[in-house]
Amino acid sequence: MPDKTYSIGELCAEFDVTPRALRFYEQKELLSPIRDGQRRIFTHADRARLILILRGKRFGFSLNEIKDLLDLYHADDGGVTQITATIDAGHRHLDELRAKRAELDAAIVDLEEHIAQAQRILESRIAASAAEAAE
Amino acid sequence: MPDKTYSIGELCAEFDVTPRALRFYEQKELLSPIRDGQRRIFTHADRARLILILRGKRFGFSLNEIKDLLDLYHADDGGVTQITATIDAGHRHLDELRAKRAELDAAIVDLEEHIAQAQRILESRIAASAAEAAE
DNA sequence: GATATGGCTGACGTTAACGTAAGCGTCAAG
DNA sequence: CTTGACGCTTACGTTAACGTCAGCCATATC
Repeated sequence: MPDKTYSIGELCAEFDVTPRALRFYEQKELLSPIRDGQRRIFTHADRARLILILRGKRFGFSLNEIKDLLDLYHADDGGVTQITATIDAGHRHLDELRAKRAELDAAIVDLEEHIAQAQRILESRIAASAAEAAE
Repeated sequence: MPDKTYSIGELCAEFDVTPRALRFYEQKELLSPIRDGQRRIFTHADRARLILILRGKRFGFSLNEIKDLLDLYHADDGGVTQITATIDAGHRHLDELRAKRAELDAAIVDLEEHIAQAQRILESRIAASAAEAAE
């Protein structure tokens, strides 16, 4: 079933978000589910966009920034200049992500070193306690 | 000069933040500069903490979360149980950072693929235009 | 001694990203 | 047929993270 659709409740359960959040994303034009009367029907494409939205949020992007990024993910139609611009924007965002990864790596190394040092301090403390107990 | 200090203005200029932000961080106990009368004097330690704060922000952590992390970076005193707890918390945060890196890698691959596909589409468009012009 | 520079303390304003509550429709189950 | 479960809209409330403004030192400079 390649054309499965989702109710708002299904998506909420799957990704642990509230209906309010999804409606909010729609209002901000990050999602555009079709309608069955009043009810929202989310397609596969909507689901994919939601995944990107949540991923973006986890990396500290604002919804406005994410909106721009989303356009970058579906603007494969349009003319040559349009596509070229999309590719350029894609490269810029890619650079940003790579820079973020570099900084993340640095943060991880930092923390590892700090833990290692705390470990050493801990061991010397334990040794001191043992010596004291041996008196 | 290992004991250089900084005025609020200096730190603001260096890290492109406003005085208001630094005072806000102090109020939330993320920074604790000493005083010269009314004026704040930031030490090297404060500067280091600020770097961690800004780094945390770039990765989408809230100031409250960052506050906990900061404690993790200076709690090398205290008793054995205290240090052990700090090390545990450090490992938990480390896991979190590593998971974030994995997701970031995935996001980068995703985007690379998308750009590559857009590139292919672009080339086929260009080929089509060339064929049209050759009629 | 006026003024410019840099910093200070309240205190109210603002923006983003939802939360929450009120009131209503609808369809299936009891 | 009414009672849930699910969804809808409208609209006001809330929290985080500052922005902005008013009014007030202190010091250095003209």
